[in-house]
Amino acid sequence: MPTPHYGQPRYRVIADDLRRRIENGAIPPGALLPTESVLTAEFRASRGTIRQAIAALREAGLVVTEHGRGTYARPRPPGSRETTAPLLTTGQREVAADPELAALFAVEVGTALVELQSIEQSRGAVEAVVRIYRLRSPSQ
Amino acid sequence: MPTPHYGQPRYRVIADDLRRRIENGAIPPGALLPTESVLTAEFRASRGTIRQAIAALREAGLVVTEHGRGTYARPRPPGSRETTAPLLTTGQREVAADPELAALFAVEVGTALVELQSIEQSRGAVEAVVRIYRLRSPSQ
DNA sequence: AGAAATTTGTCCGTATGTATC
DNA sequence: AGATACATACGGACAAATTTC
Repeated sequence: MPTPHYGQPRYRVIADDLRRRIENGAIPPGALLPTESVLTAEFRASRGTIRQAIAALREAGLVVTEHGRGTYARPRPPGSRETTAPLLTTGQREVAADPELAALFAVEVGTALVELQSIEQSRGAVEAVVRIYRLRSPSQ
Repeated sequence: MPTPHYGQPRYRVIADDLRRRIENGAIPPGALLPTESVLTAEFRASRGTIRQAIAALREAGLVVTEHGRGTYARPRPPGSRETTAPLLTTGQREVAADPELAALFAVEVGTALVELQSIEQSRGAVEAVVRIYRLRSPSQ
């Protein structure tokens, strides 16, 4: 189903959607917008179209994009050290078992465990961080 | 040589090639794939095309990529949780935010967080330990 | 401990071919 | 035919995480 642009052009519909999110706080000031590739998936639009939408927002002064970094919702003056909560789900890593984990898994303290971390978000804020620990693959 | 994609797109040809290497063991499980720059040289394709190929493998669950590290051949299906075993809540307590949690919640290191811990059991053995962290009071 | 090199992540700009309205 | 959108591909640049020296 490509290219039904009866009323408005696609890029304008997308730009309006994003503008709404910024104005109602779904994307708080200073926060990073989803990346172009994420928006591409979400809107099922090509990168060129996404870029056209973001360019419209930029021209309207609603966002600022930094080369190599991303696009921010109406940036704030310098001095606000607000760490942009990493959109990166740190995924999986190895950690050493603390005493409690070691007891639960019945292994020695320091044994390598796999930690999977995920983040529960709501309205751009991190609501909860979930960490799941497992023994390393028994099948290898 | 820009953009002759008559038959298959290049990124898919490259993805298929890499998938074959993984499936026939040329790239064993857990091993690092060649770096993007190496693949760029090998396939004489641009980095974007290489990344597109790797993204296809990632979406297929064949590889996992870590920032600054590299791309691994299926080290462990990360997102797939069978969730057959029920979780037993084993406790709730307050902990101080470590640097990573502090960054995620946008609070200072040491801020009190609530930690809920539960375990997933199967035939008496602990399969996984789940720790959920939340802010003690609503931040707004 | 700190600097440099590696490697992936993201963005920019551009170009070409294809398909649809 | 023209405008819009999509898919693919290239090259260059800065950012950030990791590793190495």
